[in-house]
Amino acid sequence: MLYSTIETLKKNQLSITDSRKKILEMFVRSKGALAHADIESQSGTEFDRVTIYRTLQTFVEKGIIHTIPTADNSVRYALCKDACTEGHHRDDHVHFMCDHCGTTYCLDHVHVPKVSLPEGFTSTQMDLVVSGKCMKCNH
Amino acid sequence: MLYSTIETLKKNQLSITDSRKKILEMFVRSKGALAHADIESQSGTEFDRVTIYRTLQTFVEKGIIHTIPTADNSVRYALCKDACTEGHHRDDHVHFMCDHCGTTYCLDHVHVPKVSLPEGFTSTQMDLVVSGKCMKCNH
DNA sequence: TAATATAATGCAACATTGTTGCAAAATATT
DNA sequence: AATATTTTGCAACAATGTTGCATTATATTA
Ligand SMILES: [Mn+2]
Ligand SMILES: [Mn+2]
Ligand SMILES: [Zn+2]
Ligand SMILES: [Zn+2]
Repeated sequence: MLYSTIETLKKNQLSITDSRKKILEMFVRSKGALAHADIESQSGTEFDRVTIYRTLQTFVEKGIIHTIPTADNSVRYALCKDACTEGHHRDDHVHFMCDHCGTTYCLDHVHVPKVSLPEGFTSTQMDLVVSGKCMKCNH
Repeated sequence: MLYSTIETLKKNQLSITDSRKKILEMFVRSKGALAHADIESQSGTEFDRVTIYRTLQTFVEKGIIHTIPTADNSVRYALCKDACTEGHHRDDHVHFMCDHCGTTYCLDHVHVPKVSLPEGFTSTQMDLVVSGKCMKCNH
């Protein structure tokens, strides 16, 4: 089922504001993940830097978007497509960063495989980030 | 085979300086990974912040240490135990971050499993970071 | 719908992290 | 020991992120 941005905001008990509507729409339209800087440049001077930070934080807390751990330690965000809820993310899919065009993809259908940890270690979360050349850049 | 810090520096054609000796020694002694801030606090006012940044950069370039992509997007470093050389890292092991004590471990003997990517995607690097409770914190 | 209560925004100020240029100091080479 | 080369410390700057607070926008209630 697909929700409009307004429906998504309502469903998460967030008040409907211009910044939230527009930023959420950017994620819906975008193929890849977005960094704070992407949102800032796409929205021009429409919103304050701080508003963007706070909007992203709120969306993460509500389980609307998730952060992506990248090899270069920059912060990127993408829509949650799994059953994420407030304070509980379930994004157990693989992420892909293209070395060539820089796009970061959620590979929603590729799951992180189990690995056997050494005696005594127990896991609650696994993040797998694959780098290489994407679909488009492999022409 | 085990090299002394001085031998390691020589082997990599680096001049022997106080900061390089001491910082490399910190890595050799440390069980887990180190962040810039750890090195700064452990060394007090002995070295300038900039020197620490430059030393870490040099070590990464030479294949002496590698960066660890973490879920919280903070930068950590650990000794390379694989056959890393100048400009070419081969650290294909799993990393573990303890949610409880914060220690980051290189699980040198746990390799990153292959995953099948969607048509058109080709990979050059895979980073798997597992979070949970470590050996010590599971008491 | 209008009045009131609540929440989000913009701004300024600050903190943290990382980078660069350059003179002084340390190390390596002759 | 003298010279060449490299590294260091300092200052200045850039990028990224956080906080407090008055103003503005949204939601609630009458
Ligand atoms: Mn994702
Ligand atoms: Mn490692
Ligand atoms: Zn690409
Ligand atoms: Zn632990």
